[in-house]
Amino acid sequence: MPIIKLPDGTSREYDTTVSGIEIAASIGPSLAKAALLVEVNGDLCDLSLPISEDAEIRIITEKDEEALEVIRHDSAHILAEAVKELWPETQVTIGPAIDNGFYYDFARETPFSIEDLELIEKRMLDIVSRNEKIEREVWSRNDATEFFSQAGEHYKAEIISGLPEEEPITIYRQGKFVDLCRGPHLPSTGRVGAFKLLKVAGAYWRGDSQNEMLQRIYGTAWSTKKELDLYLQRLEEAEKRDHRRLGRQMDLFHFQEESPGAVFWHPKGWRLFRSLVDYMRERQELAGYVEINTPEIMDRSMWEASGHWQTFRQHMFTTQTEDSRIFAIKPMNCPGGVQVFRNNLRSYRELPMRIAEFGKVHRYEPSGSLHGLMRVRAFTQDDAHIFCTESQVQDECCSVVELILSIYKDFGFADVKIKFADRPEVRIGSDETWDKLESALRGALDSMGYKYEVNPGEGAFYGPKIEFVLTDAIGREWQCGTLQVDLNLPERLDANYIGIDGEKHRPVMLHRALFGSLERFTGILIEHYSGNLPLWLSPLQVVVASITNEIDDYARQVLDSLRSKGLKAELDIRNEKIGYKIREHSIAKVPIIVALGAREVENNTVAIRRLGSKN
RNA sequence: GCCGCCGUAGCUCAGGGGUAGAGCGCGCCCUUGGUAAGGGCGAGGCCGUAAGUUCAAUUCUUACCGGCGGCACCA
Repeated sequence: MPIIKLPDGTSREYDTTVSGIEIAASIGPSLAKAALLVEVNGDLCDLSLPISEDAEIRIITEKDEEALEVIRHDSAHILAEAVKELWPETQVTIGPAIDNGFYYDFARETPFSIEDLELIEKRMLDIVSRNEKIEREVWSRNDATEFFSQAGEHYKAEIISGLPEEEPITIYRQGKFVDLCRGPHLPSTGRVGAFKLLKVAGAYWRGDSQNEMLQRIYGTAWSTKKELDLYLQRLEEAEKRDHRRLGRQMDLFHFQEESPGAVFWHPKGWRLFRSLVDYMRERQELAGYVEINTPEIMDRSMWEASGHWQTFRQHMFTTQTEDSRIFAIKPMNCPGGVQVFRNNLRSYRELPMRIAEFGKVHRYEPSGSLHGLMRVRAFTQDDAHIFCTESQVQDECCSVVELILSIYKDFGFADVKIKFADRPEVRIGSDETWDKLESALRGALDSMGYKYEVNPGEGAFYGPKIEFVLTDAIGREWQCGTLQVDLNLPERLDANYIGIDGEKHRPVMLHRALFGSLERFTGILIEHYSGNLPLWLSPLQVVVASITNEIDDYARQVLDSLRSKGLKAELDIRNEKIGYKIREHSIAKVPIIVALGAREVENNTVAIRRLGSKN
């Protein structure tokens, strides 16, 4: 006799075991019609699941957020069913819901083509209109293994063997399609909303590059067609703010195949880049940093001493001279920084010593990972190494965190996630030292009252780290800043200072970068602002555009006066109509256009037009 | 690095076994026009690179290079 409590606080008693759909029906026919799932004591379940004991339930309809994930998951199942109908020899593997949609990974010899996608999508619509019942069954482990092995679904069989003993093996059946799945699912295939298949891609089985590659099909799914269309529209918008496209339109930079992953900065792009450096230089000086510069190329022995040769070799560019000496082009700035520190005998009085370097590093990144400015092989870090005593670690970390957050705010990033990564399994240093460093790092965050996520075991082998992830205007996350505590390098490269006791001591070394890579940060800024950079960052702030050539001299005067005020201004006295000039400079995202005609000359004024305005 | 797709003018792209086309941009001329494209004429291409098939390859095949979308990597 279950007593069912509903969200509005009322309870209903049922004579026998009752299912979600029956409860919904007993409340009202329209609810029964709209019901997709039921939440029982906080767990999302199938509507058909029998409830035999007292429970708090909630009927989930298309309006509830929870429904969307299930709609996406069901879309994945329908995708798999369609593929199995079209190509029965294809093996199914896994197919989860993801942000905005779903995917399903298939094992088959020939990859899917774009044309296949259309075919599959048609078949999926077919399955939806068949409105097949989706039924849950619990099987024994043996039966399930047997069934999937017999069916040639070896991946499914492998998944079952990996499930914990106590976990029930649930099977979902829709039409002739039978899939191993935890669920829950909608009552039938007709209940999914609007979906669209988007792309095919390769993906490794279980996400491991050692494993075979599967064929993944991505799709997006929504409760309604309207939401789907909105999403597709959003994708188009996102494409418009792609920094690679805007980089061309704004004439900021280009790439070419002789140097994959390396930027050719154009004058305006380089001006933007320099603005970032100038800004950072100013902030760092105020924060008590000194700036150095160290060689791009150093002898192999340096990298052997630092440990990079052993652990980072595959990412390093090297060069060999006529006399057969091997040099490496630096992939990191830290060994150079340590050399500057240890070039003098240091006193504890000099600590903390904050040494910054805008160092250009080269890393041989995998070809498939290159992506515009976001992932390059040659980039400039706003790097710094802080040498300090163990007791200074926490204060120094606090200052770095404060500096980072304050700087991000200046660039319009208020939403910053902080992640804390502690000791990994493979590490150096004693547990006592790790305790000290971790508590110093966490203490810094705690003392400042910042919330942070913990990534257990994700720290560097030489010390714990903090990562700063910022969210851009369209909600994407970017890891930029990082703060790492290091005991390894000072040891390996023999950095030390003389303590108050007159003895040599090992300093702690903090590695930190705020923008991370200046190239990447530039890319993020371009996309965040959709190219409409704030005035202070804009590499070209004002264009002085003449309406007729008769006033060219006046335009020159205005230009000179703007430039003398420190504004980045250019002149456009080409023989073109003003509308044409406005259009061209608007596409190039120039924030201010000053239009000059006879009227302005007469009154000794200017007509100002802000980017995007009507007039 | 792995899977798939792509590589034709500065850009965006069409074409297709008989050595190439559009729009924009660029140059010259006309036009001096008041807030997102005024008009005319013209110049621009070893069809990514190399091999193979063929009487003939930009077109078909293969390899390589590069790009794009994912995966893996990075952080």
